Amino acid sequence: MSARTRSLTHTHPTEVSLQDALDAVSDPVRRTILRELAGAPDWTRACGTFDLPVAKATRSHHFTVLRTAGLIEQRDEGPRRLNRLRRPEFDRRFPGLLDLVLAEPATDHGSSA
Amino acid sequence: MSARTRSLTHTHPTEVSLQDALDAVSDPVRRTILRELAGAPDWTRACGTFDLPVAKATRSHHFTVLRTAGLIEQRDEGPRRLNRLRRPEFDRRFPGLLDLVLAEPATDHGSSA
DNA sequence: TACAGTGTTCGATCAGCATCGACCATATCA
DNA sequence: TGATATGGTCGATGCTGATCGAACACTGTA
Repeated sequence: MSARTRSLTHTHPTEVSLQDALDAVSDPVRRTILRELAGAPDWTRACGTFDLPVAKATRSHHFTVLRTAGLIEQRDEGPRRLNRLRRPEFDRRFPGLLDLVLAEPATDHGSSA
Repeated sequence: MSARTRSLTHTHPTEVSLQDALDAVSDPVRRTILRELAGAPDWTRACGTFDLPVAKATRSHHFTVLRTAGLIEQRDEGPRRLNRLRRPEFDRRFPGLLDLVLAEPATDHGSSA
């Protein structure tokens, strides 16, 4: 474990309040992250590989929120930070919530015109 | 139907976006309204009968948000505005979401010093 | 008509959060 | 060591939404 990974503070879904879960999931950018993450195998997506309409600092902020809300797990692999969706744990804590998010049609951050 | 009821703009859950649903449900005061409403028969609770830690104007605002988000239905009965939780319709549109809200332990607006 | 009860509307305030640029830290490689 | 890439941290900003008091509107009743 690297020095950076060591400082990562994770929260298990069982310790997350409904308020925090809803707050985390209420942001459209964060829902986009969750959907992209659900479409790839665990530990295959680094933070920078997501198609998001926000700056780097904002992106970093959103990942912190998701991690604190028990929605994702993060691990450092070299200079990159890999992610994993905590699907089963979160589903046990808040049944149906993640399903609603993942069922939502993806928002288009239009590259055309 | 009274003049006041006539001006009530309702939204059916099928026309509500996930964003609007989550925004509506993210507020603790609104979740308290939903829980109290679930514990009583339809059309038996007027807006003023809810135990909420906010002023009258704020209360009115929250009911409007809930109505617009397809979570409640309202009807005027004399000077009072009665409410009904749109449980089955909303459940069909967002399965599990309302269950999470109603399962949440009630918050205590403490009357005991 | 007058009054009381219920609820809305208006205008203002305040706090929290998303957002950003700039800078810093770490890891990898030449 | 230097260069590059990834990502976090800091401080500031702007916007949205919750909140409130005051005034207004409607209903029912005396």
